[in-house]
Amino acid sequence: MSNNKDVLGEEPSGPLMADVARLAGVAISTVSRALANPGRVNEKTRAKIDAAAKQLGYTPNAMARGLRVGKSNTIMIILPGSLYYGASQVIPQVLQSINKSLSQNGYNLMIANLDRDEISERHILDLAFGGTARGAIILSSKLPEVDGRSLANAGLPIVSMLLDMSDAGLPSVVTNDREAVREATAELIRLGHRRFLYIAGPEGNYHDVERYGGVLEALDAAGLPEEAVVRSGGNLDYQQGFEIGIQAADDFAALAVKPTAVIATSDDMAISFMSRMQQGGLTIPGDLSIVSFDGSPVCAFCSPPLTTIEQPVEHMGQAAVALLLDAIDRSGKEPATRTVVRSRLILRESIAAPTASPRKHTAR
Amino acid sequence: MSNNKDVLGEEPSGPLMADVARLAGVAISTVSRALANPGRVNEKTRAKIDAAAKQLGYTPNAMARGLRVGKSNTIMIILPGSLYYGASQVIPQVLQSINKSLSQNGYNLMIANLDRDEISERHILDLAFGGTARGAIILSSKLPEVDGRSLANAGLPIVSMLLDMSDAGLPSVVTNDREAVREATAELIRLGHRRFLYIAGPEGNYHDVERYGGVLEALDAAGLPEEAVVRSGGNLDYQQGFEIGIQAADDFAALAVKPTAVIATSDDMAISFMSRMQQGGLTIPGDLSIVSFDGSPVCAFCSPPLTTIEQPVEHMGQAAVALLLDAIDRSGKEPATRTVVRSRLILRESIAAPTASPRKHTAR
DNA sequence: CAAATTCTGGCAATCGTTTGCCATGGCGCA
DNA sequence: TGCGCCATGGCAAACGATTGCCAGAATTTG
Repeated sequence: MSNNKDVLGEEPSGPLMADVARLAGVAISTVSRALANPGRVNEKTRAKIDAAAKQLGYTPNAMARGLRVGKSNTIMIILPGSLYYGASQVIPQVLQSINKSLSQNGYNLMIANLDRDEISERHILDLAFGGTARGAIILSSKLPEVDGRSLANAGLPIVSMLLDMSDAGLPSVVTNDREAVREATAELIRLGHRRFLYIAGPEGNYHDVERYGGVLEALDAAGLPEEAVVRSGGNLDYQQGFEIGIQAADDFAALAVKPTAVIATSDDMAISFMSRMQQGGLTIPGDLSIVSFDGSPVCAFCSPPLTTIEQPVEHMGQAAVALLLDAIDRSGKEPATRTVVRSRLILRESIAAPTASPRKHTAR
Repeated sequence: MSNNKDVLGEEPSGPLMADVARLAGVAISTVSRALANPGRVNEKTRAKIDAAAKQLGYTPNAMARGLRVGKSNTIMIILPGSLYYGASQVIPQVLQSINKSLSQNGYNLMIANLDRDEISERHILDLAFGGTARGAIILSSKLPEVDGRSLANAGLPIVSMLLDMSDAGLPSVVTNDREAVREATAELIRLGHRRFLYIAGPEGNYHDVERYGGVLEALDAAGLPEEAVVRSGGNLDYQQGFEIGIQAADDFAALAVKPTAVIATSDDMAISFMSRMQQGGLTIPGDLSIVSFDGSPVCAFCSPPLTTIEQPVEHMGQAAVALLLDAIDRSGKEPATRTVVRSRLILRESIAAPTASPRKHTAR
């Protein structure tokens, strides 16, 4: 009698395990075992139970199970609000990929936006300490922390993605930004470019440090001085990529001696920058070569199609889930690992040899 | 003694309500009432309890509460996999907006991808029937249904978004697609255009029916025959917008008498189509005007900047959440409502009067 | 054929919170 | 000062599943 209270608007709440047991003519505990651990129950009994469950349309109550076993099967992904915008599909792809991997392993994905207010931090901490979340994937450099509670002490496995936080003790999944930018820059140098404009993300941001570092390494390897590259931007978030590109266009216009190649650290920046340059009469790649970052699908359809560094988001999502589930399974404190997923330079028509200064032999 | 079992690797599981009660010197039930329903408890006692809770870093266990009260505070959003791609930020914006509204009301957001396989349908049904989800926002035209369980019978409030499913009994939040397209088309007619190419989404899709309907209405209102518009596409999903645009470019090339204006039903289509047209030597908007759909931020930085119909996603998300919470609160069966959020035509330089056939007086 | 061993199924406690019901204490009013 | 009522706090029973422990059944071996 699961619904002996259907007198008034009481929620019917569906069939219970007890109903299945009664219909199958066995004890509740047998049903539980048959459903969770089929090996420990007679095959014929199990079949009978399965049939009864299907007939009743029985679905186990997740909260009751969770309460009893002391675990949930919900993973939360912590996304800073600043990630949403522009032309790249990184966030949707991350979500899609992570959710797919989690589903296959019987987990659910919960979204937790981390804004700059205490409310959202508290919300996330409640999820963590209240037993709702079993683990977290975080795309922010800041761990929520308020009133003495910190996500770091919640006892949850946490994996960082996009940002390397292995120093802070978090297993991290990142791309080889530095190397990718180094190679892209080297390619520009090989084409004959000697003066560069670098359009930066927020100053001090992990990605920006890595990417700019890659540029400098390439210059160094080619024997070019650090002064060969001019920085623009640094004051705005990646979220405002289009703005950054526009400001960079102004910066470019103000330069006495013009660079012949541009390295933009997001596709948004490249797109708005290129738009302004073309409005100003410049030809891409004739007058100016452009390389950018993110691998947004739309880059293939810009005029000219943009050379960009692809983020292998799908792989990253899978890797992050693998790391997290691993940490959940054997919850012994293992050392923080860093998984590097290789990004790929997609060569398109936005780069070419500079025309003004014809190709020279590489310096020494 | 919440942690009398800390002998081995047993999870500490944090302070319990009993610990708070002991520290505050009151009964457990008092703590519960103080936290949930502050009015029913002496102010001094409440303060003492609050202090004790804060001191211990107490967080109520969500699953225990959920089990007891028979409700969760998780809402799931059902996203067809086909929504992820292209240049538009509709999905991330929807998620951001919905999550924000839900958070403010004490709810959490869970992602549920609905692919074309039984696994994902079953997953969603388990969430619904297993008591994990309290309500659902669905962006798919198909309600998950398998083994006799259907989302429609799960007893959950459901709200449809983007698609009008009020016929199926679901409160729906949609934009005034038809009207918006009608106005955009009327604007093109006003500029002097008389022959149109319409680039379609999947045949029979709600959006496509509405949008094409809008075109026909505008033609009719201007006394133009239905033959004034040529359809392209219809066989691919919106997900493959770029592909559709490319095919449309081929279709355009094959036309004996060329349209002077193009109505694309997504920005992706417009972008790839325009790219091909320009490669073929056409000038936009000189030879061809283009209007598209979605209001992707990147449209502002295309060459030329694209005229597009903005989707007021933020408002839609808020409206969907409002509808859903309303349905949860007074769970009496109210009639399915349809909330229409107005979209806005963003005029940019991709449209102009046709040059080949100079502006004529409107027919009749 | 008897005894030992393995396997299957049932009982009941438990997870942490909420809440109906009752007892008690305080306060006001006459 | 005494009586009655209201507000406050405590007890214990749920919510729906899992699981350790034990009894009984089934199977095999000597």
